Amino acid sequence: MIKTAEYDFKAIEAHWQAFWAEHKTFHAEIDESKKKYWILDMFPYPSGAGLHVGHIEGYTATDILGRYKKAQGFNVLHPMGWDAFGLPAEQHAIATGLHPSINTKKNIDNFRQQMHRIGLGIDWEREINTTDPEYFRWTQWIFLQLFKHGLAYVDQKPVWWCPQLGTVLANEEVVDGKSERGNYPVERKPLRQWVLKITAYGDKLLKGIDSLDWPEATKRQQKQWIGRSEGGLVSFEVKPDITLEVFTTRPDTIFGVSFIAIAPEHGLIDSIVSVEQKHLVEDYRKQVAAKSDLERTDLAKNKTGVFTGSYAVHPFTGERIPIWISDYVLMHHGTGAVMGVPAHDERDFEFAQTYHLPIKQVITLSSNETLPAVGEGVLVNSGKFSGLATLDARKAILSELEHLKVGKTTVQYKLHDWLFSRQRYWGEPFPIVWVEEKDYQYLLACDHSPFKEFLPKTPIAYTENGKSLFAVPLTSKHLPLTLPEVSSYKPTMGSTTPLQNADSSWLNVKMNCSTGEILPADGFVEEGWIAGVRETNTMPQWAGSCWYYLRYLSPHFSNNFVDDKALHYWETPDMYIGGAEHAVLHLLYARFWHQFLFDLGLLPTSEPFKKLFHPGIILGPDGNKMSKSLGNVINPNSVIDEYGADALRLYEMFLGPLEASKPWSLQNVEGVYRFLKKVWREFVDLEGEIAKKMLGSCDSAEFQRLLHETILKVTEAIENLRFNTAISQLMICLNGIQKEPQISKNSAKVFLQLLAPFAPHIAEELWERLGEKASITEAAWPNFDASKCVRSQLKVVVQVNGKVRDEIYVSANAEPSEIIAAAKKASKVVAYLSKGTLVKEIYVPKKLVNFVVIL
RNA sequence: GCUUGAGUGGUGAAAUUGGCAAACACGCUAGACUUAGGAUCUAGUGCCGAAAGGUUUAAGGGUUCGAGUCCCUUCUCAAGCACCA
Repeated sequence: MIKTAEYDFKAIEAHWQAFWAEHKTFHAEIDESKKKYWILDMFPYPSGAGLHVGHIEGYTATDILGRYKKAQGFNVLHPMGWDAFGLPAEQHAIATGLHPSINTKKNIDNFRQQMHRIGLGIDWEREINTTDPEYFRWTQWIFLQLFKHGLAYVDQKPVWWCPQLGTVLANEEVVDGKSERGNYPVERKPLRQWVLKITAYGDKLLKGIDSLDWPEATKRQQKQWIGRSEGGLVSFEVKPDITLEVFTTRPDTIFGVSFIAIAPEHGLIDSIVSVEQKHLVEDYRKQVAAKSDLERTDLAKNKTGVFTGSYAVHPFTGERIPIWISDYVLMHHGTGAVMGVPAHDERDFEFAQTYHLPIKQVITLSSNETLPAVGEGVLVNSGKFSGLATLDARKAILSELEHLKVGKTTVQYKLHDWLFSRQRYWGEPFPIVWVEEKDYQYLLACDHSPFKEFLPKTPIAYTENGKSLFAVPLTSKHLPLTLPEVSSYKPTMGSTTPLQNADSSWLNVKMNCSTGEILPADGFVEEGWIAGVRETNTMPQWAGSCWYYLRYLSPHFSNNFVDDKALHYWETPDMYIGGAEHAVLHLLYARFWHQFLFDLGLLPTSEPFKKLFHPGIILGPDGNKMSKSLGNVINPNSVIDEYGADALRLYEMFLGPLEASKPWSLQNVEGVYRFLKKVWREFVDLEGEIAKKMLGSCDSAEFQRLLHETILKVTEAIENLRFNTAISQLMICLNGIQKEPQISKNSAKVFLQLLAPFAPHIAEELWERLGEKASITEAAWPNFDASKCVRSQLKVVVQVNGKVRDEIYVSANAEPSEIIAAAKKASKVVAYLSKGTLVKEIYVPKKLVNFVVIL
């Protein structure tokens, strides 16, 4: 207790924050006697800027929910951790030469301290950190499981390379073909990359979405991202030994094909282009290659293309169909070739118009429709398929094509495999060593080698300078594979990853196939040992966040990534709150890993996040997104200093609906601060003692009704995450308290309990001053008693022709006929009734009477 | 361009299944208490009108006894997707 008559929020808040920490108030253990409630926040990246107002919005929301559920008797788990790998720490390291872990630790300490200062009820015993080797050993372990099961492979993929900066950049760091930092040109450079086969889970990821209690927009976004489309592959013969395969979702339009278009990168171009067209084709391909992705995908531009000089044969009509090259066809979708049906596809239509290609209508048009007609209809000019409805025709034509062995029903996904490696220092090292083929063969021949623990059925290999290298996975005993010290965190011009700057004793190793021992290579490899080079890419930041929620369940468990006992009790989060910007990144990746671990039998559920909620973005006071360049970033620390943490929490929750994006406006902090001061004044007298007013033995009936209405409304509002309306109801209740000469101590307690999730510090303080020994967090949530809310007198509104004209007060148990009779006598209504003819009476129980009168 | 949301006072916003629009706050106006007020309290505050009253949820239309809420058209804003064959 703080001995003061003033609302000294600084002293009060510091006191109760220390109390909660000391008593481990929010520490959760498995307790089979209680129902569990696991609340998950998207854990933050601990940036140097510290906690921003958006973090506080989400974390306050989960804190309110957690404190409320605890009062409801749930065993609440509300953990927190740090998604601490990432680029800013690395850039800081490059600039200062200090190891990124130093700055990371500093930032984490700051974040933790700030969370402490806003009074979050977090179980700090379970804090995790993705950069902690004891954490990322399991990230590496899960990667090895993926590797073992054939879901991790290597591929040559183009990445953004900036010669001036000497580094590879992420897509987000490239703006209009220039580096975001320094504005230097960047180029596409193919590099060997690790890729996770997320497409193998395309169907499962898609199907699982329907079972999720997520915002519809987010579900839609994931579905769209996965982009499943059913259709068929159709082979067109070009030459006796060459066929061109196209993918189409509209096989029913096949009689309308008037050209075939293939992507400029298509592999068959060289073998089909005619001698006369060769020059034009080459020029076109060069032109396209020089275009940026932005220019190529600009929808506003006209379609361009060039004829190859070759023709394909229509599988049904035998017609010769010209083959064109055009950059509106994308190599990475389907087969990189499409059948052009101008009459029934907008893009093909545009292309055909530009190059004067025939437009053959093969589907009837609905009235007032013009070409291109992309809707459904009935087939015409389609040989024996004419007369079929398009939906039926799709099946019929595909099965005929299959019968002719020139087609196949198939499913395409927009989803691509996940590029999983980064040319960075500050990430999880891959637990992989590359060896030559003969050494790999040697390992395979070695019985019971520990290195076979994660060895895949099909070897993962790539070829460099004519030499094939094979991936050998480390064993679980070698984990964690920690980051080596490097002389520089910056990649040199010659190499592409900072880890290539590591000492040779880390980079070059020899492995004992039978014992599993790994030592620095010394140039001399004895019998039983094989030599190799470590993988020098690191994993992307998403890796650690793919499974972090599971680690909270048993953060110090060393035998497995999660303790089955804890998993059995806590299962998956009951509520996940975090930003919508992760709709298709983190939320998709994490589902992939979770489903994979589920398929291995390691998890009891197939989906990680049953219920998801996105808080809206808090904008700057000018209505723009907060950003350094606009200078509209709000520092929450100054608000805490001036008004206190309770005021900041209330303010952010009172700002508007949680899911809405809303501008910050400091003026309104005054409103909630006044509310808190008013609470204080009602409870504490001028001498600093508890106000006599709050210690009565009974309440007025009117106040009892208000109090129970408040219990109901606050409870429902919290359940529905509508904290702004909960707070307004608390304000109404306080205004009611203010008008009462005295209220019962019990009611005073109830009010504090309802306030406690929102403004926990002041609630604890006043609770203690009321004479309570235990923390308010131990008190059971107040019960709503509907009988306290019944009124003996009801107000009924009287309308004439839908307009309110009067109101009457009637006994709560009056009959409808009595009420209607009373309504007819209402002074303002009489005039209308006498002027016209009453044709209808409507009575809405306990609410209103409406008379329909013809005047 | 497509998809999905959303548009309510000077401001942030409330409003069960269609049933008193603007709760709760901010701001503003007047008053009280004060040496003082950026403290506190009281009253008022959508718009027009002196009042009676009329009128009001982006605009227009419709359904209904009754529409912020349902349907149609248009406009504006936001988010996502963006040649995915």
